[in-house]
Amino acid sequence: MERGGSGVPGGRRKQRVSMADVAKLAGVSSQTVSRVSNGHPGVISSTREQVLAAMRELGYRPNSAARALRYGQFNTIGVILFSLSSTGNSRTVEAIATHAAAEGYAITLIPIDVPTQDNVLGAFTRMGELAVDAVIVIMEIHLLDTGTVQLPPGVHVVVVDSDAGDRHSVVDTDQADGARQAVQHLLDLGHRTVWHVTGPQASFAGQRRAQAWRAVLREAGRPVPPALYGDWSAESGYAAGLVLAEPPDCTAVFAANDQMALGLLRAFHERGLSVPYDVSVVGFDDIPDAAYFVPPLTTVHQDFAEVGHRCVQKVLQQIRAGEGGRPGTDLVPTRLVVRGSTAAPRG
Amino acid sequence: MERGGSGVPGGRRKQRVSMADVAKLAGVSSQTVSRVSNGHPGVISSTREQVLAAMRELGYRPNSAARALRYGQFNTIGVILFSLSSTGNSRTVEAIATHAAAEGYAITLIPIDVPTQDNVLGAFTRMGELAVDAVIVIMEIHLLDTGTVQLPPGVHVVVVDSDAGDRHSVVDTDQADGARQAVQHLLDLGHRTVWHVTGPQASFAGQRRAQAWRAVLREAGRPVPPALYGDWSAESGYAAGLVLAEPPDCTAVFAANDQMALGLLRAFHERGLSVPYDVSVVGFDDIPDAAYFVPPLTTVHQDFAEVGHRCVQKVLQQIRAGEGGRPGTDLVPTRLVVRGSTAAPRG
DNA sequence: CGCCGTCATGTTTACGTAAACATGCTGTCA
DNA sequence: TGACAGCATGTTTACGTAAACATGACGGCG
Repeated sequence: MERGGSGVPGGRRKQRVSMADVAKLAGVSSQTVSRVSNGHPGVISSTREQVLAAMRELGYRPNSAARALRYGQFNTIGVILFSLSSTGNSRTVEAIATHAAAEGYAITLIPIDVPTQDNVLGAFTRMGELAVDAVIVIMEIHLLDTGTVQLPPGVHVVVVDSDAGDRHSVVDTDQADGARQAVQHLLDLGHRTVWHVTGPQASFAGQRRAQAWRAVLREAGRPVPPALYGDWSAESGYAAGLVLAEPPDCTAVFAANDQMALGLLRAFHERGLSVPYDVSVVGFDDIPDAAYFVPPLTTVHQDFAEVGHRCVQKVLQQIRAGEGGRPGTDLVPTRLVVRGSTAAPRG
Repeated sequence: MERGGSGVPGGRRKQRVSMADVAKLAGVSSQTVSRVSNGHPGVISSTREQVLAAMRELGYRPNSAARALRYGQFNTIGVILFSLSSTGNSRTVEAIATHAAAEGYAITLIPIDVPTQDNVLGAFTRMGELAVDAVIVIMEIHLLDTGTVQLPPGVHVVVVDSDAGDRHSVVDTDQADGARQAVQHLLDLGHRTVWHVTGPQASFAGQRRAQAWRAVLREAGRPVPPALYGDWSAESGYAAGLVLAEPPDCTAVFAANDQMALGLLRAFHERGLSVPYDVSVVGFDDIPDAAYFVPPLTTVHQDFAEVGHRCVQKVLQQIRAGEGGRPGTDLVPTRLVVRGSTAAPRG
């Protein structure tokens, strides 16, 4: 009854239980409460018990704003991203959150719903005011370069999915190597060449996969068919599939992600083309469902958990060293997972 | 050169730029800086310009810990969840983050990697110390009831995916109605009865879908086949599909989510059963890929964005009213999306 | 012409915590 | 036995911000 602060209309926001309250009840100074609260030595056990009892009775919980103010840090890492919808992003964020929690850090999410210059700029501006010790940016970094948008100076930062390794500390999966493995696998099976359904043109991940695809074909002296442009969605993969199902005969396709590969599978199925006997399909990501597509999808596995883990490691390193991140790119290996959607061409 | 604080080894963490620094440079008091910073009236424009210039020169950014301490709130909402891997959770979190950002609130993620009592307890304990004004819990709430685990008193909270509506403020999709629509659709097509692949037994969402399935069959006077137990994964759906492909003849299956439905599709395909002509399949969730399964999946659409939106609304309402949430359940409608995986039974 | 209201700006204080320093008591050793 | 080390605990202070209150100058009106 006495803690009716919340209901007072028009009144100031009533304080929650503070150290002083606990101290008064326990009959000690607030500094002793602080010592008990932080497990410092030098408090005799009888006193400690009194304090703990008082804490329990009042339901004391430390005020982290005051702590943060005192210590000059928040034990929080900010994560800026466009979307949680993609498998990759949500898995990466999950890994970041888990590893950060293990180190005593919380995660603050700063979503950017529409990737306009203004919104990105706004996010970074807010970022500076936000209660975070460091930032992990999961996005196409080139958006940062095209305008006045830039990371606030003096903020520890790690970037995912970008080629900004010359200016920032970057963690990414080895997209190029994964794409190479995918295309090489198809060539090794005996396909004359390999078609490609790309990701969005603004995406660096998509760009790198397409570059590697082109490079492998060139190195092998194979003809390079025109790329089909997708946007990561199954729908765009389906549309590409309808095109590829027509002559000139395509026997192998490398899709820049698994969802577009799914769209391809449906389009080929509708057109009466058998995968893998008429056309081989390789995806990218290895989403959990890929093994249960019809047929099970050969794809490039990305270890998002590891990406998240390394992001946290790097960012904590920066915080602890008190220095900005060394520019450079940290690549997590990718590997091809061969399933039922690829085979030697007919004939 | 003079701001070399970060590099001093062993030294105290150097302060960043504070209001006092800006005030000194601008030749005003820190209170005037505060007024400019917060856009208060009563600062003559020439003074304001001076202050703004000083802010720019020093790269001043407000310290949110001090702000939070002053105001007694953090403008942050905590989100406790088990996993971001499921479509539903990641979409809900994304919507929460977006709507919260629009209201000036940030989102702090508190993941629980393994749902043991200890970990849940730990999360809630940390919660109390965390810099949040309210909490949204996305998880199977019954884990909270089985032991000593409970939400810290005095914390504003909204729960998702739970039947705790008698004690907490709950937002959820209308699982029961969605399941009813799915089963009724299959009966309307002329199927004699409908089989069901469940979610994990610990899941309330799964339980409610199964209950509704049973209820519709009973009301229609149809035989209720034994449930097949799944765990949301495509793999478990595949295993169930292999069982269902054997006699006694099953002509219609309702899977408790789309991934398990995907597993069913593959199992039936492998066994030479045609979907929908031999067997009809309905899923639940309406993940973006579902429209591109082979065949396109009939499924129950859940509006996760709306769930996230309402969570934020409710939680802000609690914060602003300064009161605990009214217990009660807020249901977001679900709707059946009919695609190609359902048809009338043969014969 | 003088009083007072208005307005821009400065000063004081409190938010909750914890480091640094101060106090006072106990026991030990020269 | 007296000075001092060691230890439990208390007091002071600072972290950065902003509300509340104080100050002082200027102008309008009786």
